[in-house]
Amino acid sequence: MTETATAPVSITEGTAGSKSEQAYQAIKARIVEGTYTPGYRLVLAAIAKDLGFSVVPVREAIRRLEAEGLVKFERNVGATVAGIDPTEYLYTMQTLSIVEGAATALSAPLVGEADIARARAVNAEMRDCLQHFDPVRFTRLNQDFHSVLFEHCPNPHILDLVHRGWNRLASLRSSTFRFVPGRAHESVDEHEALLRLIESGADADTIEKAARHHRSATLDAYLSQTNTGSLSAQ
Amino acid sequence: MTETATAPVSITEGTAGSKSEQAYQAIKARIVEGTYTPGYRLVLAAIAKDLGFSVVPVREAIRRLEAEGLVKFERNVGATVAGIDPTEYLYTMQTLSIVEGAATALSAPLVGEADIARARAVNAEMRDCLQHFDPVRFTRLNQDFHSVLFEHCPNPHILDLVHRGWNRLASLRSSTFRFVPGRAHESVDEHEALLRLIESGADADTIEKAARHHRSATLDAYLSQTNTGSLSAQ
DNA sequence: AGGTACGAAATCGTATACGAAACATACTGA
DNA sequence: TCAGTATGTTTCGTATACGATTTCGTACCT
Repeated sequence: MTETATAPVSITEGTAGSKSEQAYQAIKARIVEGTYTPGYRLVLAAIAKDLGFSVVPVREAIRRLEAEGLVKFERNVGATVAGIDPTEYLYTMQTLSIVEGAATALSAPLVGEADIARARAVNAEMRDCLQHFDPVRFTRLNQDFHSVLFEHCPNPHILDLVHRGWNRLASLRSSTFRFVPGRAHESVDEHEALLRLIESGADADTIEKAARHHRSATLDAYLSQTNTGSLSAQ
Repeated sequence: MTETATAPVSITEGTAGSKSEQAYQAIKARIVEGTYTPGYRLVLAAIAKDLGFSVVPVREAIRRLEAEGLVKFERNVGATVAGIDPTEYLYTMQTLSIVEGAATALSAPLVGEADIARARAVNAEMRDCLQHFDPVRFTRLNQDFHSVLFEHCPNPHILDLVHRGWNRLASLRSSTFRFVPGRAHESVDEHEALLRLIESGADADTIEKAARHHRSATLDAYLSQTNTGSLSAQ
């Protein structure tokens, strides 16, 4: 469950194996793992030659990535890896706080004891991680933790939105907690609080608020660090 | 502002004029206006010939529509206009209730007196409409009303999600209130209440809840009519 | 009569090819 | 020297062509 997030539900299963799909996966992987850094120019012909097939599937793959916000595209000019403009980061995090909050709340009643235990284990690892702090590892564990909580969400649309949000952040996954190391400690505590809420069968609204604020608190920490202005009028 | 909702923000402006874009608009229009009914088979070659250009742009257009959920696609088989499975309707409405609620709340502080007046005018028309009830007209006015309230949302991502939601529902726009005519009356009243909240500068959370419940109430009305089971555990 | 195997038609997926737009550069004229 | 224009290169957009896959109808066997 550490792998690079699930594919959008909107794409039909049977699509696997098609070259478009392969191209999509390949390019996405390179963006996420950092081979293609933000601003990098994605030249169709080049990628096609590199991957070994023609430009048509590559083109389609890039359009899909565009729809997900991972690349920016300009007609007759080309595609570039979407940089993470601080503003973009802010928008994405805010959106994620909303949909992830909702997903977590909806999924809460379906989270069993086993899941809770698993989440708690992950959180323990995170607490360990606080000693010799490794932002990359910490951020990955953070995703694992939250995945357990929202993955049972019965509404596939919402779940898909959550996945997309995480994906967009993936490019700067490594850096999130590097910028706000102080936030890491609180984060672990809030995780435990969130688990308690779910265990005790708190009502959906309470859980939603908790999950949402947990995320927007991280956002605010980031903002006050880079003083870009705040959004949390909520 | 009665036109068929805005294009997703994710697509760059300059794309206009390209045949892909034209194809996209054309096909979408036909789906929304009902020329292509749910289940209709979208054959690439046929559409291409009909529109006057080759299959490549058409293909791309269809993939975009797939990403928006307007068509279903199966590899090596083809695309069909996405039917509105009651379950799908339910998922979409629930998602919309969440994102639209958030968008409305975020946009509230930016809604001026002129906007309020405009919204109130639309709502008055809706009230009029209650006499000799015309579901199609009523539902369109309903979209106009809500557009005024969420269109100022400063977060383009969220706004985009709202637009997508409305788009998916567009296919059965005409029928929404046909199924639950009784709901129309309450709806108008809730609109006025919502306006009062915004006018009085109520806090974001209150507005969000009101907007969300306004929508999920419509959903529930629909569900109790078709007894498909409820989702509003919130 | 029912079911299976085979074959033809329909449709999609991808490669290749060419025209069009955008960008960079060099050149001309003041 | 500098502005403005012309030219060349890069890269995209779309058309056409062909191979691959699925689907459906028909004939055959049991």
